[in-house]
Amino acid sequence: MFWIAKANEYVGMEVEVRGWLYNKRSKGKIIFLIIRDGSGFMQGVAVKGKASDNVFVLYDKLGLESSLKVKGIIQKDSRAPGGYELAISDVTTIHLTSDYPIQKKEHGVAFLMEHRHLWLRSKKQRAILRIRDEIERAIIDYFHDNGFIRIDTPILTPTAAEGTTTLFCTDYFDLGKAYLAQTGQLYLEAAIFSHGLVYNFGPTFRAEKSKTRRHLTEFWMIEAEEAFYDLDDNLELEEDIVCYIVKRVLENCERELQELERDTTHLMKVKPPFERITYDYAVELLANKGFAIKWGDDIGGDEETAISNQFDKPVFITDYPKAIRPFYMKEHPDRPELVRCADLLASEGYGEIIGGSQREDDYDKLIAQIKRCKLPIEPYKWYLDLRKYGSIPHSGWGMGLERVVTWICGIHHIREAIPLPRMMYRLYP
RNA sequence: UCCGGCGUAGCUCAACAGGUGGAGCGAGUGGCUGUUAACCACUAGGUUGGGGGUUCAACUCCCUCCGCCGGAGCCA
Repeated sequence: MFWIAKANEYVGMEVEVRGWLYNKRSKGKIIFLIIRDGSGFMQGVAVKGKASDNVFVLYDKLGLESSLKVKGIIQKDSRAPGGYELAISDVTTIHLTSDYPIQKKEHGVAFLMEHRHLWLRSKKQRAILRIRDEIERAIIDYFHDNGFIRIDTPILTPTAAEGTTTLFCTDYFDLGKAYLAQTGQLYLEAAIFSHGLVYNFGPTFRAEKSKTRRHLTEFWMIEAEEAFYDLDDNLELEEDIVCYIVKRVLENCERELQELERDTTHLMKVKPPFERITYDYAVELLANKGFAIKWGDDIGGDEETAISNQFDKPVFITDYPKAIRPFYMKEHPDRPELVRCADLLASEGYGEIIGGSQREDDYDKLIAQIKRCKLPIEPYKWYLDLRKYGSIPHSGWGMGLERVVTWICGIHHIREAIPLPRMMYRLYP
């Protein structure tokens, strides 16, 4: 079967291109049809007298996105986008279309989101989702090349794993309520006692009423959990995988990055080591820049942007106050008011892409933490067992796939980083 | 959820100290042998988001509902 992506192997040969009409132009006795077949785009040229007259009769009826079979000979031609074009001999229709809603011009966000199922066909969206695919493959390759085992954690869960964010709720037979998972972390922690190094990769749900360019209610998260890793080991791993992902995209998605007009200067600098600054220092830095932040406050979106703009690579912020972090993070050995955690901020002001920490491995301290966060002990009994039977130091982190895609693609809003986004005000299409 | 903004032709927008609406693109018709969101000419297309109010008169002002956009908090 012929695919446009392999056109270079068919120069001089007659082929049948099957695809959709992306655009068309006519000069009267010469017409141009731009066909896309999923693998790529190709310009077909029909000249009066050479191509079948049928093509010229059909031309007027061909609405954009009509599906077609186009016969012709592949030719090298510098005037054609892509370098190859099709000298058309004949065209047959599979399905005629009229009034395709999306035009080759600017549209508003609301209109495009309403037509997301069709918008996916456009060049830019296609490039983004191809880069997303490369990122997903890079992640899976990285873990398997480095001794990690994939552990698929449940999506229906009995309680809030972190107890902090709002969850989507559903009825669960006679057992009461079930919640859509906001993280698989606690389950991954159980798995390290069996496999040492583990990861998961799946959809995550947060019923937060967030309305920003960085939030989705359904997003894909990669989480890793590592036995015997302290925070420094954890950061080295995060740094390494982020660099690997960026390298893979730069190597394999040159065309897509070009389509997005992505300036890759910053991406090419994404190599270890990343700068590590403490929360203490970050607060000081922000205060000096005029932000109204004091020690103990969380670092907001604008503040993250300000910090990441200080560095030309992603940057870690470590050791946050215990009071503003979840219960499972390990207390700092020298300063009990802090926990051994770190967020990774992407460069170019894209904000947090990874959150991680060393985990509290002391049974009594963990219980104290659960109580401090005013969470019930009962649902965490199984989790506490992990500190009773061969407890070890360990660490882990979670990376938001769409945030990484948004950053690497250099796009403005996270909604374009996932095929069909789910947001506070959007459940359709 | 809170704060701010916007709903006018299929799409993107214009018109407004209140005097019954225009353009580009798209669509239709005709023309053109190398176009790159082609171009040129002509044609059609609107109870100005819904409801209520003020007024001689409302796209324009007020109230309300709906939809969407941007931002905040929360987080990946």
